[in-house]
Amino acid sequence: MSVPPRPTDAELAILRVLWERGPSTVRQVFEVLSAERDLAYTTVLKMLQIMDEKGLVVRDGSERTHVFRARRSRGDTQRDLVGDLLDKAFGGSAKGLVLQALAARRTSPEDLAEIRRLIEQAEGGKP
Amino acid sequence: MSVPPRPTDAELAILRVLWERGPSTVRQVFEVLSAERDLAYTTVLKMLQIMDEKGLVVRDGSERTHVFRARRSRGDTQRDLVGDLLDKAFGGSAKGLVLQALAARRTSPEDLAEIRRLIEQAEGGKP
DNA sequence: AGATATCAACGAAAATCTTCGTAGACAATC
DNA sequence: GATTGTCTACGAAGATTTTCGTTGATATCT
Repeated sequence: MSVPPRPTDAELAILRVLWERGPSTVRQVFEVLSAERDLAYTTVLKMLQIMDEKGLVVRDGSERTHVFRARRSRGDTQRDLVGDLLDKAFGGSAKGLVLQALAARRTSPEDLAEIRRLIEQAEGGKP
Repeated sequence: MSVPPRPTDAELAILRVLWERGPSTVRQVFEVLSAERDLAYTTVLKMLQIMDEKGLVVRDGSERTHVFRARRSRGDTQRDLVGDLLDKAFGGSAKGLVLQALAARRTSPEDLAEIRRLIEQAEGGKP
């Protein structure tokens, strides 16, 4: 289980909470998610059990109330997800994906400038 | 059914064939996909029937051998998928997604330059 | 015409994903 | 110590996705 599987949509919602809050209990995750949509405490619990088996989260069971944390960083997971989408829908072309990303959301001039700087840096990086 | 649902992974594989080949029969799609992985003819057929019900493809049944085509363009679908990923894993930040896209695949200098040109064009567009 | 091949339709199995109710362990409170 | 509350574990239902075998219709070949 060196590399865990790609998280599903519901799993991603839980990982989002763990990334933002840091290591959390079932109840803490439940509090955040139940504020957004309607779901039961045991749903989050079961989800975290499954994610533990899959290796998506790490469980600290030293206390009675277990604490879970994301096994992979948000950045690493994002990279996997993008790579997956790149293969499945863009024929591996990062150019196409960037184009559609800019088309999907109106990006602020500040962000555009920052993205441009990133690209320039990648270009001049180490050829 | 103005806007069809987001295609699943298997559906996306079929759409990829339809986008590349243009309108195709079940057998033509099957030929392409069975070269990549092991699957049965009727799997593709059933898939296309479901995708027809979902509105992902359009069926021409005027001949005995039906012809299917993608209902939405590759670009439109790509935009939806990217928008979806943007919301679910990037908090809507196109900047983060672009960064990870470049990290996920080594992008050629030519493509980098082209992406930079696209950004510059978006920046200088209409301020 | 009869045998063979190709096709769409259908049902259903297998796999995966998502959800929650119930039960038992343990802690806190009265 | 009995009641009440919180926790994990478990099982299972419901939904969705993915797969394929079987059937009957239609075309093609000999």
